[in-house]
Amino acid sequence: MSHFGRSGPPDIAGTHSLLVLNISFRTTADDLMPLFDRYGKVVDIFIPRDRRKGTSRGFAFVRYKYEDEAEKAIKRVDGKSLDGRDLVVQWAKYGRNEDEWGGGGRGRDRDRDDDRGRDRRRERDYDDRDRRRSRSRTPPRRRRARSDSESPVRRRARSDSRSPVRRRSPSRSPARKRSESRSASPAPRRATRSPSPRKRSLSPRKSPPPARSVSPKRSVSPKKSPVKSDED
DNA sequence: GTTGAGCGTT
Repeated sequence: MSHFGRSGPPDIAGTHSLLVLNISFRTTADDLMPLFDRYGKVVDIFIPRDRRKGTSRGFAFVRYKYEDEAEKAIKRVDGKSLDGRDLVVQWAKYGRNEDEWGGGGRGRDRDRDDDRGRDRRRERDYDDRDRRRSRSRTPPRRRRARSDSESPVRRRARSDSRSPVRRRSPSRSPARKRSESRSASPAPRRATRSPSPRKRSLSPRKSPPPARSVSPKRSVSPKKSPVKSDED
């Protein structure tokens, strides 16, 4: 039967796994069972799903008891239309149990030369499979390292020429000692215990664009003195 | 609620 992540593989002794690709996202093992079961004895069908949401990834693993049957299913089911998509059946490459693959499941007709490096795929994190789409293909996608050429990097070489007020560094303010003094940390002596180790809601930087300057162009107003010429 | 080349679970 099919186990939906409830328990591990029932029996994988001398079983052959087939990879079914191009299946609908809603296709379940139950839908593939009758399809593969009619061509041979299916030991189990497993469909990897996302642990975050639980959605199917779009491919399933069909484990057959005999290789000849599995091979037959490959030629039979492979190319069949299901849910509007053509199923692609092929021999599974990286079995979760490579030990079993050492002597069984080697009846590849077309993929006989698959010794590129399955041993390297041993360690994989869930984070990596998330890039299946991100890293799917990047043919015309190249790094934008050429931007610097057109990048309008305005280097102010005249720091002493013009007034230093023109500094465009809002990130860091020169005169902020007052804040530092007041913002003196209470006591970083948290040796054994942390007051809020799991509290991450507070933003470390709560400094939105504070309206400190009224005129980013010039700090000094040209006309500071009130009108006094009219009055005399 | 999306997606579409690929490779799997207690």
